[in-house]
Amino acid sequence: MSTKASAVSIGLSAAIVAVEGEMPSVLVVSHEGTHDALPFGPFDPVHHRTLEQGLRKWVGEQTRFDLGYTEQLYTFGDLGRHRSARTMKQPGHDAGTRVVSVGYLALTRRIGEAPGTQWRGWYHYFPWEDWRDNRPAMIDEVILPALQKFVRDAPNGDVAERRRERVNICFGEGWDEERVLERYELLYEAGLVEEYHRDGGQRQAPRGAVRLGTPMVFDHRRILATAIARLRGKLKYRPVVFELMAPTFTLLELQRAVEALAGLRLHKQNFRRLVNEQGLVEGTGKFCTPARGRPAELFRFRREVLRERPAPGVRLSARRTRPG
Amino acid sequence: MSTKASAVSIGLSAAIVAVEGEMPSVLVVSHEGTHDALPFGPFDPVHHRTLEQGLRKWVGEQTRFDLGYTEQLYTFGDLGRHRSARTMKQPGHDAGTRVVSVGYLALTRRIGEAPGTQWRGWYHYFPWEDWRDNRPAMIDEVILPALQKFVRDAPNGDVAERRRERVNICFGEGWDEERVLERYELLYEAGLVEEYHRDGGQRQAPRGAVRLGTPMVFDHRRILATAIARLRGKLKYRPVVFELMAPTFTLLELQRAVEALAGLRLHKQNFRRLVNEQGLVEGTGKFCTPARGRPAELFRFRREVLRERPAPGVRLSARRTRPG
DNA sequence: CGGATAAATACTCACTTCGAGTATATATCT
DNA sequence: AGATATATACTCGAAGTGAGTATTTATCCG
Repeated sequence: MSTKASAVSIGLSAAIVAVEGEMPSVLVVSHEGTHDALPFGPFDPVHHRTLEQGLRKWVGEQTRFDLGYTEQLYTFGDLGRHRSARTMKQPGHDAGTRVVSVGYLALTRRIGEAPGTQWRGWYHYFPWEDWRDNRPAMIDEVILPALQKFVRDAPNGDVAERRRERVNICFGEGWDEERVLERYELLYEAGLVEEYHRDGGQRQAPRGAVRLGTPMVFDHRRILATAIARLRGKLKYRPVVFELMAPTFTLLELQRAVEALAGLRLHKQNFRRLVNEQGLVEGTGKFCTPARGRPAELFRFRREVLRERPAPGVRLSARRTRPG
Repeated sequence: MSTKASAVSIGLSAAIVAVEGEMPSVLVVSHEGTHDALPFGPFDPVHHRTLEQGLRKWVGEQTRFDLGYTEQLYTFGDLGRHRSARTMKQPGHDAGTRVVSVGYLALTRRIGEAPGTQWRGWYHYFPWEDWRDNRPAMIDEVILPALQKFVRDAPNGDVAERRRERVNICFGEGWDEERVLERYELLYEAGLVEEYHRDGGQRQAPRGAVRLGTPMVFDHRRILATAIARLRGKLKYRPVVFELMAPTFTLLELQRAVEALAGLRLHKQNFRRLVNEQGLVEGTGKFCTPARGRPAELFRFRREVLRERPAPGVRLSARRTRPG
């Protein structure tokens, strides 16, 4: 029982999400000569009373952002998944110290960039997650063939069977938009994202290797995958979209935001019915002046619903057919 | 940016849950002269590759348990919520080190006790959470009056209003069985659980103070509250109950297990319909021999549903009226 | 000005799910 | 044999959901 607690340090990272138009974006810190990173920093047990407070402080310093809604996602401590392509100086983290990282999701509607940070559409990192136009072609053209090879390369039939099942759940019949993390982890294990090779100690992925999406530093893409998964789930049972909307908005704007986050197209009429009947919004009597069609009424979020009990979200009734 | 990462250590705790008959239980370690604790230990960055692996190792040593289903719950790092009534020796944690604890939920059907551990019904710690017989009398007799005082004692009207709202959401009209953590936190802040006074540095709660439920060491009751909340939520959309059931069971046994966990009574006929139509179980053709009425068929979990895609759970259609 | 076009908004309809209950079957106990 | 207890089957109405059609109100373009 004499386990001397060796050097551990706690990293706090935040996936700060906003929606601009139809693009869900995440705030990234671009360090010179290395990949994108989420805003992060070490937890300082002397100055921070809680983990979340530590996070807010760090983020405030790095991005001049005041976080609004935040939510803890997950704590990762895997050995070997916290390396960088080049040695990246992480303030307060000595080399050799084991880093355990606590990921957070934050939602904001403020769209400003501090120096050194930038908003980037999250589908850069997960291009296979955007099904708004269509099932992304890369799934059939690149991902499934590569995963089938992954299944074939299994050391034995048992492993192959389990791999086949995972492939089927992640990319097979019936798309579950919430399984973002599961899909990323599968692609990671199959060696289809750059982080896999980097964590394995190679400077560069093998020639001709599939490298899906834009990589990130450390395990930040994993954290982002967790964030997207959580947000897509939460949309349905809590009114969180409104954290991302301007004070007033048209119902189509609201729908576009939900679609952007969920990566799906929704049935317009049913979406309106839902949002109305659940009392999530109320009309302002004002109207927008669109370029083309009939002006849409501007709505606002009914804050009271937060007080009413179960506090529903927007159920996503996806559209299976073409617009009608 | 020269934040020297000071001493942090990571504690891993597990709420290991089983159901015996109609009692949901949690495995606790009883230390002499102090309160119950969840099995826990420090994360050792040298020997543990992942957090979960560290947990399994610790739990194995302390309880001789092989964890099956496990799930990470939350990471708490609040200053001052990691004290004990008496100074409790925590292996590997030097006094003065800041402890960040990562809580886990584990489900098991094995009912054996290692020396120094014991199964204890979780409603000992949360007596207000068991609504199976009735709305617990203590809510109206003790909790609400005390919380109303908490509202009255607010420093100003704004705080009072927010407190009133929380009280209403937690204990007001319409019981949401998932808000276990929210309720515990409210009771904590209102000073109605012993941990509040202990964390405040008092050896003993003031004379005549309300002390609801059985206290636990450190923040373990908070972790347990998180575990119950998560499990109650997950029941509804993932087939997790079956992790707690024997290989075969009657539908009533299954229902009793769900009721025990959810703290609610369910409508029997609808429960059967649901579980059947969702294909969660299949009959074995064998029957049990009850003391009283007609023998019930023994069912088994259809493991295939884990492979079928969305993998549903048991929706809880509560019974609002008396049995019929 | 007047039809094409685009979007907002309203309404319909069949189908499923869900809560609540009645009805019937098969045991044991006395 | 009847009381009692439990299992299991079936019914019915209310609400929710998916998919569409219909109508209204704007602009654009000739």
